[in-house]
Amino acid sequence: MRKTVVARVPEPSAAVPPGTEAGAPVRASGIGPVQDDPASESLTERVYRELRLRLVTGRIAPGATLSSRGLAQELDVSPMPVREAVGRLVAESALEVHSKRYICVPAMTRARFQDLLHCRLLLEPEAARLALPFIEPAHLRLLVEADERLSASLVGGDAQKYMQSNFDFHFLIYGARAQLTMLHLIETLWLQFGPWMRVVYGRVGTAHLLDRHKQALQAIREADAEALAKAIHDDIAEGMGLIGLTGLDP
Amino acid sequence: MRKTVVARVPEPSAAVPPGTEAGAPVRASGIGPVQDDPASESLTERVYRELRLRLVTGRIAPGATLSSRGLAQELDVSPMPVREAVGRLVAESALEVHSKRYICVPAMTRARFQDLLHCRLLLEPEAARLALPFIEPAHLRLLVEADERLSASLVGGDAQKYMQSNFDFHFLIYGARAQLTMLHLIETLWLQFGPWMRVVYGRVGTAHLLDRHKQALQAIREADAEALAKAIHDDIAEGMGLIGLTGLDP
DNA sequence: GTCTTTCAGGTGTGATCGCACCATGCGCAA
DNA sequence: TTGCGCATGGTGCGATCACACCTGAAAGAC
Repeated sequence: MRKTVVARVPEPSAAVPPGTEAGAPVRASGIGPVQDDPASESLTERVYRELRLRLVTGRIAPGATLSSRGLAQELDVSPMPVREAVGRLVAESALEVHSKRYICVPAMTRARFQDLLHCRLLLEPEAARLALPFIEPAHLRLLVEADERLSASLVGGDAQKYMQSNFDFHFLIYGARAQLTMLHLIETLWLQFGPWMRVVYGRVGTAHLLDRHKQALQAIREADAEALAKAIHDDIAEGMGLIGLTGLDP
Repeated sequence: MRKTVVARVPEPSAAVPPGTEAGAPVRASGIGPVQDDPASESLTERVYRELRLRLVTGRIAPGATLSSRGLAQELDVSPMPVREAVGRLVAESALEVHSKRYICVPAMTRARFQDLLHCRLLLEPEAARLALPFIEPAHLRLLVEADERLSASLVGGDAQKYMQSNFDFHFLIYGARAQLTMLHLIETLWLQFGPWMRVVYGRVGTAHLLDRHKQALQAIREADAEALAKAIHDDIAEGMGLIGLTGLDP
């Protein structure tokens, strides 16, 4: 998911207003949207962020088919915000609408996968390299915590928590330096391979990824940009390699 | 005002029963790229592409404010497809909605500009390098034509044609190899700096960009990947430098 | 004349309705 | 029992209406 649009609205992350959320399901009775809480983001935005989260954490399986009305009911909004949110994700190649019939995750071809991998290897090590000087002790602490959550999720068998922790780990690094454009590009990539990343979890070799994270942490402590870039590079290459092993479509 | 279903089903005049129709387009089983018949793209798609074109060719000025209803009237569609298209562009950071009041091009800060430039320099030379082996004589011919159109537009004083030709030139190179993901990322970047690129036109130094294009063409003829990457790199750096010279917001 | 107030118009957002399309399945006929 | 045809339900897309909000300028008060 998107990391707090720093330069825009100072509005708090809105990550956890479940209380108000439950109280204000505008799901009105015929009459207007009411929308009395001006601080709240738009419904479209909320749905958009929720779907992004689900994609990045692999909660939307590649084969599954979605529908705007179905999602609307599930998220307790009208189909309208869902339609808009889905449209945005379609523009980002994160979803696809097939012949105006159903919504699903785009197929993964070998060529597309290589393309995706190439882009990641181009952007992410560089993003990490650039961000390194901006990683402060507080940041490092968060990184270690994310890494611990990741280890725990491997032991505990919580796939979704694993995905979330992995996402947190990477974007805590990249996001240390406020380079929104590059961050956004990388997020777009994660949106696309996220659903497929799920198969990595629990696979032989997943443990290796932990080593890469350890190497990254060590590189950060030593302020060694090259070592950090290499650790990220290897983490990506190995992780994506685990996906690539499973037979792709074509 | 507009009269309804224009773009929809022109007519089934050919009287082709659905059964025989299935003969031509092999309805791919299950999921696949498929690329539904381009004949009847949705209105949203049409508006989306039109707005993208306008952004990339600098036809939407940084300062200008847009409105859904205004665009709808201008493009002769209802506000609905415009709203969706704008939403997609907002997701790509190509447009912005200010406090639910008006739509405009996002402000360009120095940091954002540097970020954008950095991403371009990371992706585009590499995209060109990768595409080089796939550039065939027919492609090269198109490239030369685009370059000639670009020169002509400088003489003729047609800013929009200049922008379009420049876009064509770059994406003819990158697109020689079908790497859709990387292409999409680069397009996202162009969408963001496009409106600001306009100020480059006619500026002192614009002629230098022509030299870079000539160098690129020569590199392609000689199949020199490094030289091509360097030409693209320099072209970007100089072109963006021309933008950077003009006082940015902060 | 200047300042305050109000109101009208316009905006993005959300809800609801209608349409063309397609897949599935029930019912009728062979 | 087996096969075909039509009806029904569900889909995405587009249009239209309703609402909260904000801005601009005109109208009023001093």
